[in-house]
Amino acid sequence: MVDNERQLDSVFRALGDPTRLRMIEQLARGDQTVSDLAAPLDMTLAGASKHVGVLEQAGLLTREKRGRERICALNPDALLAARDWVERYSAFWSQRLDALDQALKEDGDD
Amino acid sequence: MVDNERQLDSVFRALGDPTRLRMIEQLARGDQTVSDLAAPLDMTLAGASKHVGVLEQAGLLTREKRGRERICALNPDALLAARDWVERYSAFWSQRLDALDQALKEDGDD
DNA sequence: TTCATTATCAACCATATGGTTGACTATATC
DNA sequence: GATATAGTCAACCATATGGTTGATAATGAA
Repeated sequence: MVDNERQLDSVFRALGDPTRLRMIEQLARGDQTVSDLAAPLDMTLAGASKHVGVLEQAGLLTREKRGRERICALNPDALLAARDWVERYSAFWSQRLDALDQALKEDGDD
Repeated sequence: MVDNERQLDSVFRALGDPTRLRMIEQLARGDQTVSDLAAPLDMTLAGASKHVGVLEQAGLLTREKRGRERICALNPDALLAARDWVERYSAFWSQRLDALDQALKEDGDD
């Protein structure tokens, strides 16, 4: 839990590429081989494999061997960590509106 | 709404750096000048200013002139867009569990 | 065995990124 | 006016990143 912060930026960096974003979206529809993930992309298989490696490194997916294929599956943990962070800091807005509200009330009492 | 996808990876890329992640966290505690944001960092002001530029470009903050300072404020829109995406794809896990549940039930009826 | 398919790896290339320094603008203060 | 402060900009540098090609390994199919 403590080093959540440390891995967070690698998760965001992994998501910070349109190709990899597409891969995650495709994986949400079910497990895929590396070739499956590469198919819709205008890119060599080796290139796609490197992207899969980045996502795996960031903990966003797992890759396991089955015959001569590698089955990729989303790993929810990393995505959940990202969700928690974004959740917390996107909530700041309503928090600050609440604070403003409070301030106005107290100002009204003045 | 349509080009949400297109800007999403620039938001994630902007968040994919520990320095900028810290800046966002600091901004959640209130508006800050560029110098404020730079202060805790082991970096020149110019360097910090570039990071602020990246965050601004991604739509994560706004920068406006006040005297000789620039006041930085979080812009919730980009963060909310990121939240929506992460929300949707981190929900995949429970969705798939539901699907599995459904499949098992239907298999039982077989 | 032989050939095809799936995937990785290493080497390489062009460009992007994170950082610096130095010059500059604009505002504030003396 | 002179000087200090806040910030940006341009140029530069080292490294990271996204992509390629070619070789290789491992499995599947003939």
